[in-house]
Amino acid sequence: MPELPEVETMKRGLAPIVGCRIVAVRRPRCRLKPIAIGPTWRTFQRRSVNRRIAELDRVGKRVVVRLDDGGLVVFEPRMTGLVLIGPPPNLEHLRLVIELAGRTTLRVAYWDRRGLGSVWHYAPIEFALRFDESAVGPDALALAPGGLRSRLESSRRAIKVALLDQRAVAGIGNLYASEMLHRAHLDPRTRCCNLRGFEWDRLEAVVGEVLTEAIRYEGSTLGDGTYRNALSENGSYQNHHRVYAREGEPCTTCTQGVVQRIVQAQRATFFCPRCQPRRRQGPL
DNA sequence: CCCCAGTCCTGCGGGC
DNA sequence: TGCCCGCAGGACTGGG
Repeated sequence: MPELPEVETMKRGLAPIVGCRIVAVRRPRCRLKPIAIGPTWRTFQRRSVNRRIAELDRVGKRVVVRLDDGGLVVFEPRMTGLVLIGPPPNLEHLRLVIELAGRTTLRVAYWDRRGLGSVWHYAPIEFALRFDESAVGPDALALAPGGLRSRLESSRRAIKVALLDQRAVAGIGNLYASEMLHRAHLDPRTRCCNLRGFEWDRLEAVVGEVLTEAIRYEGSTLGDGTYRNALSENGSYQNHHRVYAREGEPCTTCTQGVVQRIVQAQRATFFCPRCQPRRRQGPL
């Protein structure tokens, strides 16, 4: 499930494609339902071919490829998408191939087992409208002090649910939300409006810590083995998870608590009741 | 505006 | 052995 650290790792691994020219784009034959490529396949083709890759970027959980004419190709991997210059896990789920010419011959492959992801070309104005600040909040790696608090403190939602809102802060997904709240010693069910100032400070500090550490380990490759970097190599941050997918295991931090699994907004949340005690509600 | 439930998609694992 | 069903959770939509 690519979140910010996984998408950032993908993007960094794609660095060799900068400066290359796109000579062809093709969709391999696939018996599966085709993924969304837009605005239409023909438009995508027409706008991409013969363009040179100028720069790589990331918007939240999306990889952005800036072309030399200002156009932007956006890869949105959702649950199981991979942007690769290495070999894909199989050919069955290979959805798009971008052939390149440059110093060396390269190709970018978009592979997606479940096919929830998409690849889209935007003209500059389309991109600006689609990803303006009302749609995508500040990047979770570049949060200003107080940035999280100012955007969420009036909300009545549980903090775990709010952290997944990409309009509030971009890049955090289900896995890292649980890990962050564990490190910040906050019960995931606490309403945002009940968090105190020092708790916001603690949370904002661990957001950067967890993401930076996860990037250092090249992201998390879970049991299903889906996530891989651009060269098709596994990440290793899963070996450093403290609560995610560890239901029933003793907490690695306090060794006394047992990791619990609950469901919030139809998504699994993991936490240690001892490290993240439920606080008395109400005004002080 | 705020927030929740439903939707998409495929592969896997549990139950019978 | 084979089938069915639930689950995984990105982003989006519709509705209360």
